[in-house]
Amino acid sequence: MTTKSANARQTRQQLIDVGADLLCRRGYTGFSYQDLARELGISKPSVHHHFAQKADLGLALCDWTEQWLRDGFAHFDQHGHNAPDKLQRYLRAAAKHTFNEHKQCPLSALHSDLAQLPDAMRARLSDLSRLEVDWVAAVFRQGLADGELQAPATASAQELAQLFIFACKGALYYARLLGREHFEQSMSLLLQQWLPDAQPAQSRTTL
Amino acid sequence: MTTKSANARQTRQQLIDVGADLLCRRGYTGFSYQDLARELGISKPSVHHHFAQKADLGLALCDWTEQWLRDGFAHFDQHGHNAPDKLQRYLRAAAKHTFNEHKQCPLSALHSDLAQLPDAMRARLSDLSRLEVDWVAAVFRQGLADGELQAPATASAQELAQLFIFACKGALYYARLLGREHFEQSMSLLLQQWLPDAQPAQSRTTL
DNA sequence: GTCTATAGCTAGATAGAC
DNA sequence: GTCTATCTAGCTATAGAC
Repeated sequence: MTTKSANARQTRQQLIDVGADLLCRRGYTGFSYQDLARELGISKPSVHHHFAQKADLGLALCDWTEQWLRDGFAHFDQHGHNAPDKLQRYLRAAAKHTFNEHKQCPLSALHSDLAQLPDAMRARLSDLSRLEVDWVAAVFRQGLADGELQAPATASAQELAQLFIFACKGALYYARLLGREHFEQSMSLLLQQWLPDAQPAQSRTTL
Repeated sequence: MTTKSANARQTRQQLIDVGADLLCRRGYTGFSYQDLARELGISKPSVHHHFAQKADLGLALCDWTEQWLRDGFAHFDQHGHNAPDKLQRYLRAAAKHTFNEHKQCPLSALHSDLAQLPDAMRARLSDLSRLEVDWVAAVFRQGLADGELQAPATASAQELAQLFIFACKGALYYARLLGREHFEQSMSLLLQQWLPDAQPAQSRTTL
């Protein structure tokens, strides 16, 4: 790092930032070094200077994704009043990303291209998926302990977290075509059952 | 149709069959006319003779997918004893497809490549997604009416069906990396709550 | 660190012979 | 209906000058 000039670091960082945006919009196989070069106003070989192989950029994008996840989780932890509020903030952020900005989350984008990813990236994506599950599981653990969430005694926080994430990601995939309301209906229905003191006659929770 | 020879129909059908297999294994952008030609032992232009543009083959694969869905649903309807059994058969088929045959369902494969699909295919995929939701919704409607399934009165059969499908598809995406047991745990947990006469001390339903 | 030039490959697609 | 040959365009990647 200390051997690299400020310019190099800046260009490298710009490549990662633009690459992350393209990853979320078009997927890993959906953008090329040509796209990056055009976006930054440099040539293709200059991109190769910073990331010799596309897989090198891919791994850097995995690092970027890890930081993106950690930043998001820290934000939800800081601003969320309790476990249900944290989950709702997670869902609102996902909806904004998908329907307002027309992007996939980087994890879903990478999962979509799974068959074409080099092994190193697959291993990294596996770790990132676990990282996401772990944060949601911690929220469930806290919520169950505090009585803000309720669930069958046979269900672990990790199992609840996985169901929550899988439903969210699947709903985002389908709702891109079926419409935002299908995402919101499904996730409200799922969350509803985990909220204590459910009033049957009441209208459902809004995200 | 009557103007085409038996050979032409056969080759065309073989292209669709091989194309469907490749679609499920590598996605729509993940296979080429070269792959199809190699698989059938013919040349690339011969493939173009049957499907001038790749989008033409893509639409034929959407037709194939519709039939694949209808056949599957008919099978589950015929052999399933009741609503929960039909849903479990659906899940078992999905698990077999994913973990034994290492394929995605054609719908998930198409959703993965959504950004690169021509408009006509997107419209078709939208219809196919609704077709899938409609069948699962019908199963829920039947199950709720027969008392084989239970759910909050505020939840419609369609909403339940969508949550079921979205969770299933998301779980399949993640479980390819995290392991089959994560799919089975999540879907058992989801189904469990919709089964009446839940015995809290009992071990969970197996798929 | 960036460039021009180019390699080698693959993609989707077409012309025209048989 | 299938072929050989070819086109244009895109891709990842490299050589080597400045």
